[in-house]
Amino acid sequence: MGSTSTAGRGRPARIDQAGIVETSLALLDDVGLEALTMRRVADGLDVRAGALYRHFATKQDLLTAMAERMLAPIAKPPADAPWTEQIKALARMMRQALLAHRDGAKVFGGTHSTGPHTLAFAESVLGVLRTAGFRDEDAARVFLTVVNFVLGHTLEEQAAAADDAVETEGLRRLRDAVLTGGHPHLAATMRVLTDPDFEAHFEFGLRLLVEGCAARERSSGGGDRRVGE
Amino acid sequence: MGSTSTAGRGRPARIDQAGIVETSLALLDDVGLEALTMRRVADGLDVRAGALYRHFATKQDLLTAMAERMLAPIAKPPADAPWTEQIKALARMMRQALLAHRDGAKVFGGTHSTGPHTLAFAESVLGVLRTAGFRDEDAARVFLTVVNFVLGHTLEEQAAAADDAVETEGLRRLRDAVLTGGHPHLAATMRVLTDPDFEAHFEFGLRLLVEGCAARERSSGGGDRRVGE
DNA sequence: CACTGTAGTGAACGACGTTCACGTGGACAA
DNA sequence: TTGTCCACGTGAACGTCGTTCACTACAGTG
Repeated sequence: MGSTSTAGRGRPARIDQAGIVETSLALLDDVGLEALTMRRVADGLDVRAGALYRHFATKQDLLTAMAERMLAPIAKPPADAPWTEQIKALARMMRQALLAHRDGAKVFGGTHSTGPHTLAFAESVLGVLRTAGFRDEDAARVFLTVVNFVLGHTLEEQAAAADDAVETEGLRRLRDAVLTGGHPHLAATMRVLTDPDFEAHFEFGLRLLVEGCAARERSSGGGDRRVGE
Repeated sequence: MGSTSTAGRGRPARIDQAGIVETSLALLDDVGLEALTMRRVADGLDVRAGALYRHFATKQDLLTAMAERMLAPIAKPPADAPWTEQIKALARMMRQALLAHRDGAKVFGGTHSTGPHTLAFAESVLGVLRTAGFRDEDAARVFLTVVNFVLGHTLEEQAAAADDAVETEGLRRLRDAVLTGGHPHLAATMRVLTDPDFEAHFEFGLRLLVEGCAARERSSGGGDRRVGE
């Protein structure tokens, strides 16, 4: 699988895993996930497609490496801020990391990365929560919930961005259905639902989650719970 | 595109959209999304692949119809329950609808359905929130957050189910990384993170979200806010 | 200089989504 | 009953995909 060149024995490699991942991410931004093909990646490296399989056993493995690489820019949260702000900061950085590449959320969601950046991110989130006084069980579940929310949100955000002109058709069908049929609640909220200010949506959901945590922290305090702020 | 047979003119159709969707969903349960091919769907209908394109312009359209069909079993929430329980009930029904078919979340997440079942579900959620006294803007955003959470959660739940034996590899890498490296918080929470009781994770996240809503409702009450319970 | 052994090539395999000229056969008009 | 119409389904093809493999190229070692 990996070309763990223990020595300089044999023909030297013209490409390596890191370079392939970098080229793939650049190509992803250009053409999108659907058009990200092994042959095109190889073209970007002046190599034939078969050569890639010396470094990644499968396209899925390459995508996993790309997902892992995408989380690299995520930093540690500001240690002097209250835990609620640290969690928010981590969630925002994850969203930005996925947003930084076209179809980034789809790539990340389609893989199960266990690379160092992914682990470091999980470690950060769990550290903030456990330091704030959450029980191990609650910390783990808050972490899962936050990740699921960020992924789900960014998935939809990038899907909306990919539609663009095609979106007109889907939106008209929606407007028609709303105007003609008996969907009063949909009609009343349509303006917000189709609002392209995804950052506002994200911040709202994030506040919801964190305030839910805070409420939980307040109410079920008893055992080894301690308020972190 | 759609076979809007205005009259019985011409050769009668052996297959229709509804039948194709039903066969596709049954096949999806058998072979999974990756192996759900137009030729296989056609086989299940005793027809050649090209015939499907008389009823769906593209495979993507078929997947959208499948996603829409999956939401059909979602009922109205119990009207006599408090709004928090109604929201939870709707979220649980959406999860169950996606869980009812193999890769259901992936199918739903890969489409932008605007069919009647999808609209009815949105109308239900928004109705509960607006009746509970939420402003239109907040109702819309809570709706989006809940849907994103349910989708993200079920995506991961079904991905974990699809791994099965392959999961051993990914899990060992994770255990190794945790045991050898300096990831104390990951190590402490690993048992919960890898717990296959996804219903517990789901209920936890759901409670977080709804309690976050309740907190929001309580704190910023002033304008046209009214407690629904 | 010959040997070793990995990296990359080129061609192929089977399967995919999609298209299209062409048969086919019920439903309508006569 | 007969004839015409026309939507439906067929069969074959196109281009592309991920992946495999026998083979060649070639830098370092002895």
